[in-house]
Amino acid sequence: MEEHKHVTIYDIAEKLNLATSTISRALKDHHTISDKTIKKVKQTAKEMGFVPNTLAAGLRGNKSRTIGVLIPTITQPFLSSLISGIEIAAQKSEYSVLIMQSHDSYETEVDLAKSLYSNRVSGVICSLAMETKDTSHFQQFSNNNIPLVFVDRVPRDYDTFRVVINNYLAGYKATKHLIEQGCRRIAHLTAGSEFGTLYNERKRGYVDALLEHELLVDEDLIISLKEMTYEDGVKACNKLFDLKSRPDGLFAPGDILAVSAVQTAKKRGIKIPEDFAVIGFNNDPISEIIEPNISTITHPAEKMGKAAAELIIKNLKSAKEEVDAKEITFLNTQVLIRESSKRI
Amino acid sequence: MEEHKHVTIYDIAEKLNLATSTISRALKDHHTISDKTIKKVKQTAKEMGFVPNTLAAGLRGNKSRTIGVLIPTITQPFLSSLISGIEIAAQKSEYSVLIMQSHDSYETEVDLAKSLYSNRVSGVICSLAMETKDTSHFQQFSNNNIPLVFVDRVPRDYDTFRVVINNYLAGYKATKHLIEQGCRRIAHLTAGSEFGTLYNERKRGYVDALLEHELLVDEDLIISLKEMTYEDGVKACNKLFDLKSRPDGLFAPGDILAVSAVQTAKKRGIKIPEDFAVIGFNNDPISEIIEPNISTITHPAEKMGKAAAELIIKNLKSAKEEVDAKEITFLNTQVLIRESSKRI
DNA sequence: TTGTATGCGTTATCAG
DNA sequence: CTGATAACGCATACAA
Repeated sequence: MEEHKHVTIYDIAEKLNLATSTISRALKDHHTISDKTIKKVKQTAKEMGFVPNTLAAGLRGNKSRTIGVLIPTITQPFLSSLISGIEIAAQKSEYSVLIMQSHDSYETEVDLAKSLYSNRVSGVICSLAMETKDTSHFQQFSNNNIPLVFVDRVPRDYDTFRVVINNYLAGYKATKHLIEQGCRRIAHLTAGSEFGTLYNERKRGYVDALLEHELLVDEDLIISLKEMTYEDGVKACNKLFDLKSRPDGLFAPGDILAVSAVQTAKKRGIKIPEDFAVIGFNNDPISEIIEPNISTITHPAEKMGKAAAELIIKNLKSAKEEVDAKEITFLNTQVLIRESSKRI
Repeated sequence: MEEHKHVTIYDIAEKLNLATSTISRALKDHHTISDKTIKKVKQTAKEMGFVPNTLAAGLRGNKSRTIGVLIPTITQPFLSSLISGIEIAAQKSEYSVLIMQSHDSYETEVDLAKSLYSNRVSGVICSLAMETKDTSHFQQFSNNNIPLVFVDRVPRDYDTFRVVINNYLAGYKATKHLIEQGCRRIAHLTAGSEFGTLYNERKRGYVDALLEHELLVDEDLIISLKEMTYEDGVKACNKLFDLKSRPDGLFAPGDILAVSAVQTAKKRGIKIPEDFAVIGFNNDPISEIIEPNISTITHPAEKMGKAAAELIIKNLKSAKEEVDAKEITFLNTQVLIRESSKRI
């Protein structure tokens, strides 16, 4: 129990017989302050154990040097990598990161958006909840010039920043890869509302790859899931394997689903990749551990996080009347070929 | 581009011809305000789109309703679950969560601690960086009555809250389980500085279980790792398997290490669990996917997060002159027996 | 180069 | 039950 009162610039000013404004400026290397004073101020600040109060600074300047992150959940490998990227970029520029989980609930997302606004975050990075079909709760940011970046699960129409991969192309590439390996009846799992674009785009790529190779698009082979969970994946795969005319390949838009497919197939004695080739999505750690290890689409999660954070920080710096056309950042995906789909 | 200025209680006061203090109180259902006024105020607040400014409130009251979380990294399953638990508990009590990653660097941890303090967080939850051997950078919290909870990787001596599992007992139980399965030469991987207690405790449990069953504690079978990574695990296991007198079991204090052991063994044609039984730690998702799936110690990560957050929130409420003896919360672990160690 | 004065939005204290 | 006012710590416009 030492000092119990916070040291303020006022305390420093008193000790040095200077004005608080001088202290404030000196601490930020303002050019109108003499080097000598700057040095002296910083020195005593350290001696007195001064730590700036960001709340006060934030209130004054109406910005908090904080980036708000609103995502479904942080326990998915993809999303925790995303956050990690955000945090690294933020830390570099001395921003803090406020994290909130919507748990895929629309209502929670609305509440949390308000809470972020309440915290006067400098910018917001969001990946939408599955349930979300309306984005009016983000208008409060747009209306107040708070940069807003949607990542991964982005809304169909909203004029703001986006950091995404080309899901269409990724779906196309994944499917094409299976075709090249000799698959002719390729199944696909999909999910989500029609509002988000993510899974729709992957499916569109899948369909186009089939068409381009003059393969039948069989609706029986396309199953729409409620949730992207292991359990739902198992159910769907069992349905697929029960089909009279079984698929010989699967493009799963997530590695957990690919894992469920591989395990379900193994349980039924279906050989992978000979009888059934599988490709997943995301390159989750699990995909390279399971046997056979799973081909996948690499998803640059951490890079996306960094890009999103940098977009906000950059935008905050220039803070001018920005143009209305918002940047869309596409990051690259790649087909990572592993055992589960390597037939040739 | 609608309204560009934030609505404040002052705006509401003006519109309603009331004092700002009345508005402030009405908004928080203060008992000295008439129900009629409360209703009216809340109504117009909503109409005008009022959102409280937590920075101002925080500055005024010198607390921000924010919990600071300082951990090595968020991408480990255990830690992302921990954060998830923290966030859920915080959300319930309308706290926000500020996340920072030390990346196991002492220096970064020191900087970030200052940054949390600068943000005037209401409380701090920390799991120490591997490098950390000194905790004086946490004194700023203790000195200012900011509740501080160490989780999982806790310092040896620091009189503050802790949320931990009984690592000694868990190590003991894991080892005992292997002994009961017939193992006689059980290897162990360990790690970390002597400063933290976590791995030391697990090792202590391991040693005691051996002694209790009159088994030799063979230093050749205990390997200390620099990092708890897959690669280091593989190296260590190869060393173990090269031993003249090979181990017949392994207690790995982390599932990634157990995975590396299983895979290294398989590559060498060593049968699991017959020739080599393995038990891991944490119950990471991967442990139940890999084949053979891996026995492990369940680590209640999310519960620990919740407990830590609740400890802070509870403590903040009572905010009296608290006793100096700080609570230690132990959460339960269990041996989860799967294929990798089931011999009988 | 430094100082003075004021306000950011809220809440607590003290009056009425 | 409600109002006036000060204060939280900092940063800026304006003065000197």
